[in-house]
Amino acid sequence: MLPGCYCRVMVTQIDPAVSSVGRAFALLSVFQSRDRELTAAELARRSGLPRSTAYRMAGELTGLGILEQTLDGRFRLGLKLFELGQLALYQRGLRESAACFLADLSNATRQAAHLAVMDNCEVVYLDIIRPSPPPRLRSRVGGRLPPTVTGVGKAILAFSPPEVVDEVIARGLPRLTTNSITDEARLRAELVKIRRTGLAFDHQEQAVGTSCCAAPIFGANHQVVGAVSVSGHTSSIRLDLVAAAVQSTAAGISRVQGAQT
Amino acid sequence: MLPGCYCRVMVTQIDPAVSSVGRAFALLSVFQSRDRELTAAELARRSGLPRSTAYRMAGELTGLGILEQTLDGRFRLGLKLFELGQLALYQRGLRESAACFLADLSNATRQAAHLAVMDNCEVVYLDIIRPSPPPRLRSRVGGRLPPTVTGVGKAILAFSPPEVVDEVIARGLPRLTTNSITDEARLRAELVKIRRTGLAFDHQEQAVGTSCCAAPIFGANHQVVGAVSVSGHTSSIRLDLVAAAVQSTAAGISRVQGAQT
DNA sequence: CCCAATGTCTCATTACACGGGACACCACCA
DNA sequence: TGGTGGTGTCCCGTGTAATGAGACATTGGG
Repeated sequence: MLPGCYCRVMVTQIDPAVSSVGRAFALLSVFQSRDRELTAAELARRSGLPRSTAYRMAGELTGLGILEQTLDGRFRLGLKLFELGQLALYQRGLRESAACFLADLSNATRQAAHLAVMDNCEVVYLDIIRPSPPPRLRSRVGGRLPPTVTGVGKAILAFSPPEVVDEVIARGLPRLTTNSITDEARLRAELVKIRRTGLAFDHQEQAVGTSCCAAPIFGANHQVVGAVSVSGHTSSIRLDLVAAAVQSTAAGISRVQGAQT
Repeated sequence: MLPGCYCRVMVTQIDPAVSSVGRAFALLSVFQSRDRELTAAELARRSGLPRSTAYRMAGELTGLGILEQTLDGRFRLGLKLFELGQLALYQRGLRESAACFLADLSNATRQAAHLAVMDNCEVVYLDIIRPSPPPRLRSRVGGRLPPTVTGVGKAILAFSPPEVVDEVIARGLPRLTTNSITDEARLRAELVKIRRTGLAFDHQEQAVGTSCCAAPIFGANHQVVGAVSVSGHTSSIRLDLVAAAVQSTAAGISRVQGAQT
C-alpha cells in the first residue's frame, strides 16, 4: 500500500464493466461539463451500454433522484448527487477550515484563489474564490486536471511519497501547452526545487495566458493534504509579489488542519 | 404529470430496495453530515443490509472512487461523488449566473445570502455567501430542509403549481420551533400573501434566533426555479431594511435566467 | 414516402449479486 | 486464561433480478 495514499485497495476486485453499480456510475460519468442534458440514445452511445439497458438504468436512476428527466425526456444529473457530493466535501472539513483563508487570499491579491487536493493521481478543485470582476479562467470547482500542469498539482506532488510521483509519471505527462512539462527528468528537478522553496509556479503550462503560484497544505504527521494557489492572467499577475501571501495562507490552513510546525 | 415539476415519472417502476443500484445509493445515503467516517459494520447497521452485502458493496464503491477507505478501514464518501455533484450543479447554470448577485447581496446587507431550489418537495441550498465574520448558522450548501420552515421554501412554494403545494402539505408540516407553521390553512394564507407581495419571511420558524427574508427567482415562461434569501440572527437583522435588496437581487437573477418581465 | 434515429416496453435466459455462515482478530471482563 | 461480543474478511450454493435482443410506434428530414 502506498504510504500517504488515503485509499486502501480491497482484496476482492470486481469488474466495473459487469457489475450493476459499476455500470450505473459509468452511465453517470458520461456527462461532460459542457453538455447540459443528454437523450437516452446519447447515454447509450457514450456509455457503450445496449440501448435498452441504458434506458432502463437511466429510468432507475431517475427514480432515485440521481438523474432528472426534462419534460422532453432528456436526462441530466440530479440534485441528489449534488447533495451527496457536498457531504463528501463536508466530511473532510478541509474546505470549511480553509474558506476564510481563501477569501482573504483572493482579497489581498485581487486574483482567483484555488483550493485543491489530489485524488487518484488527479487534481480536484475543492473551492475557488474569484475576485470581482471575475476573470475568464478555465478552472471549475469539482473539476479535474493532471497534476503536472497545475501549480497546486506540482505543490502536492513535491511533498507526496515517491510512489505517487512514480505513478503519475507512469500515467504519462500530458502536453496542454508548449510550456507543459513532458520530460520526466525536468519534472523531478522541478519537484526538488519546490520541495526546497515550498512554492510551485505554473508559467502558462496548463493554458496559454494564465499563470499561477501555489503552496502545499499539510495535515497531521506532516502529510500533504492539498494546496492553495493564486492564479490569473499572465499579464495581470506578478507571481513574485503574491508568493508570500500564498505561502502564509497555506501555512495558516495547515495550522488549523493540525500540522505541528 | 405535475406541470412545473421538472421530473417526469418513468412508467416502469423499480423497487429501490431490491435493485443493486438502489441498494448502492441507500448505502451512500446513510452518511449524515455530522459523522466523518463509518465502519463497515456501521454501514450495514444503518442501511439495513446484511453485513456481507454491505461490506462487498462498500468495497465495490471504493473501487469506483465513490467511497474512500481510510487506513484503518473506515469508509467515507469519495471525491468522485463531489465531482459528479458539482457537475450536476454546473449543468443547470443557476449557481453560476447567480453567484455575483449573491455576493453583492451579502455585501450590501452584511448578512448571509442563500440560493436554493426545490427538489422532490425539499429545499436544497445551492450556494451560501456568508459575510465576514461568518455568523453561526445551521444552513449548509447541499443541505436539505422542509420548504415550509424556510423563507426560500415558502417563496418557491408560493409560486409553484397547486399540486406541489398539496404534495408538500400531504407530507406533513413539521414543527422545528414554536413558530413553525403546522396548520394547513395558515400556510395557505401565508402563501397567498407571499404571492401578492413577492416576499417571504421566516420569523424564527426554522431555528430560534434566526430570521430571514426571501424572494423567488423565475425562469423562462414565468416558472419559479428557485429563491434567494438573506438571513441572520434575529437581533442583528432588520427584515424590512433588507427586503428591497432581496427582491431586486431575485429580479436580477431572474432576468439573466431568461425570465421576460 | 421512405429511412434512419429514437423512445418505450416485453420477455426468455442466465450471469451475477446475494447473504448465510465460517474464520480470525481484537478488546474487554471476570 | 478462557469467555463473549463486536468486528473485518472471505467462500460458495442458490435463486432472483438484471440483461439485451428485439418489436413497435413516433418523429423528422429529405
